[in-house]
Amino acid sequence: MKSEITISELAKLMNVSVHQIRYFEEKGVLWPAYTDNNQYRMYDIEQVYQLSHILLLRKLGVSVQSINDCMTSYSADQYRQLLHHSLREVDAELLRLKELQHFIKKVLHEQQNFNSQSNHYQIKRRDTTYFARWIEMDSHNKLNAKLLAEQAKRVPNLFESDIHYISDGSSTITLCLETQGPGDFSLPGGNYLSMQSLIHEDDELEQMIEQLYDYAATQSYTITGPLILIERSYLSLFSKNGLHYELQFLIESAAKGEPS
DNA sequence: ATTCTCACA
DNA sequence: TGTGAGCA
Repeated sequence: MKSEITISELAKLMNVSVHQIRYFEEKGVLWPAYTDNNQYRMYDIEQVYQLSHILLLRKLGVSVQSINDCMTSYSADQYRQLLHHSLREVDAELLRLKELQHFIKKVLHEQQNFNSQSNHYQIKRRDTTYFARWIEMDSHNKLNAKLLAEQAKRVPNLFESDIHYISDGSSTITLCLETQGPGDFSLPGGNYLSMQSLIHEDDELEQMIEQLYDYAATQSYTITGPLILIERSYLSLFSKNGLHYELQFLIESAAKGEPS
């Protein structure tokens, strides 16, 4: 009985395709022990070891061409370096996935939050938050693609963030993105009157703002900060023809009878 | 069942 | 860097 195996047996043994084994041969990294009279490639235990090494190096991101060099000339130390490099890549990928996981959780949470609280007025407690200035815009201008394209370098994955439109009453609106540490400026912590809703037409937004001011008046809230409009465009996944906005401003409650 | 080649992502 | 189809 022969000790060698055919290409399909080797393929099954190593969980790869027959094609792939021949491809490795074409690239000069794995040769059969010998070729049988019928032109069939025959492989022995030595090729099994070799193939497992090749597959490991492929997993580490080494190209088939480089595998040639590796297996013929690499020192133990060079392999250590290679492994270290590969480890860093895996760490980076892991970080990428963690961030994606975090984003998915955030979207789920925000969507839940929106369903339960849309079109209700609320008081929200906010800690001090920091922002980076992104675009300065005139209040009657609309955000357009050109404007975005000119600024695109400054922010990756644009519509996965909460975009804050901050209006201090003057004619310019500042578009901002929240930052973790101190950025261009900050909003003070405190109680914010808040309302969120789904907007289909531009004028609905104006109405929404008016409604919130009216409500604040009836409740005798004193507005002490700028108007903050938060756009969560990723939530439009759930309701195709609208944009999700939250409106906020800092209030002092006159009803609580604070001195002066 | 295996080989080769070619087109295709 | 492979895969799938068609052929001998």
